[in-house]
Amino acid sequence: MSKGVRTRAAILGEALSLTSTDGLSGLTIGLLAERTGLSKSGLFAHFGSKEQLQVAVLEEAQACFTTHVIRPVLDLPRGLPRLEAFAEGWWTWNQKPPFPGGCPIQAASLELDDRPGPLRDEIAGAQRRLRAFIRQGAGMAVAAGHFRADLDCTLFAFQMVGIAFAQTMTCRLLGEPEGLDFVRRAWRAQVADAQRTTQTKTGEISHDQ
Amino acid sequence: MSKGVRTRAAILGEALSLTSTDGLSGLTIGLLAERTGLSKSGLFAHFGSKEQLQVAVLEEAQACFTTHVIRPVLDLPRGLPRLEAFAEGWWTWNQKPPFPGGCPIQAASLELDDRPGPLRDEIAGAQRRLRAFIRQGAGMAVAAGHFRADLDCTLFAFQMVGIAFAQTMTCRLLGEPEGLDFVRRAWRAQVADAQRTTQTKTGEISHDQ
DNA sequence: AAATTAAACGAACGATCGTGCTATTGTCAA
DNA sequence: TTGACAATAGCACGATCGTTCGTTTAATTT
Repeated sequence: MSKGVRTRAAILGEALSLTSTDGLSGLTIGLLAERTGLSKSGLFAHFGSKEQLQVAVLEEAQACFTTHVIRPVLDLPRGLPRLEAFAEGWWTWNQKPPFPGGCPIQAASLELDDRPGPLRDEIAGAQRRLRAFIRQGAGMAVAAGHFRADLDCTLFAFQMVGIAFAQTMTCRLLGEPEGLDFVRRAWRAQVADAQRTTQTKTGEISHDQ
Repeated sequence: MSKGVRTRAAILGEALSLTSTDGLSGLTIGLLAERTGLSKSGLFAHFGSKEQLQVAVLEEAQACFTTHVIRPVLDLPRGLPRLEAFAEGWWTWNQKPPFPGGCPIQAASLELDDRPGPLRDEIAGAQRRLRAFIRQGAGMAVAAGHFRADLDCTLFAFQMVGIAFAQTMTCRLLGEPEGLDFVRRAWRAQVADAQRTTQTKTGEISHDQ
């Protein structure tokens, strides 16, 4: 590995930490240069513009999430086991991410949702891929008979994303220690609902959706 | 109403718009002065510091939420009717708030969750009050017999907050037109779960939690 | 209408922002 | 070991940041 690639990786690691606490807009070249021990211009040359640096940070965050949360569960059997393991991994990631602050992508999702451009596209792509992963995971659980056949997997992903956001607010902003407990119970309720066969008041089983 | 109060209100209105699109860190005194037609120093004198301006913006946002979403439902009968109306009002608020961007408090909740100080305290207080309102609303629904007696109202509020965040991500960041549909279905599922009496596999009714 | 207080302005401050340049240093292959 | 090239530093730029101060204009009270 050449020198340039190595320092670039070191910069991105520090940038990820900074972004996690101060957000993408708090990520400043001068501060980042100071923390990495580089000169402003020396650091700048690695990325060409601030926006490209920010995009690189978002890509790095995604890669980090993949290795920490996604990859480990791919070895597990499809369906509910994999989905449960992913859920637990995700809650752990939100609870105690590998950087000092919260998940940068989650924060950036609300920070940049009204400012079109490459940054928002990058974040939107990340969130779309994540939701697709959940949706497919739920689909496998349906195929395996773990979930009811008429489950709306897109809605399932929507609800799971909601739990993750609520977790960050409860645990990180409010600092409530029992937050993780709520997360697990909300998740259990969602899984139970996905398993329960749809019933009408008269008791017969229905499969419309 | 004296002149100072009037212009201060005008400033806060414009500041709210600016914050909704660019976030609390994007709210800058120079830009705000330009948009309101005031001089930087003239505007600055109204608040004394940038942080106090930011706090004022957050207070204004809360007041706006109260008049638009909270107050209207207080006339409705307690329990499920009021809760349903609040839900619909909240989804509408998130979908099309009275400013160009998204809800500033929601965005700030993830923007400042790692930076202690008066700003974070203000946001945390707002979120705590909101959750207490939901919790009490659910409690009234339990008291009225609309929800099952063993419902955990704190968990109920947690889940509802999650739906709101997922809405913002889906509708605002991803721009999916069917987002509001998911919101309503997720909410319906949550209400149904709160109404459903807890059952064991053997069919008898249980009330443990 | 005059006196008094409140509100807004204009100019400047040091600091930091992102971004160009031109050197100088360091790294690797021939 | 030297030559080529990548990597970093140094310096400066215009712009903007939050903030202070003295002055001037406007509003309110007497």
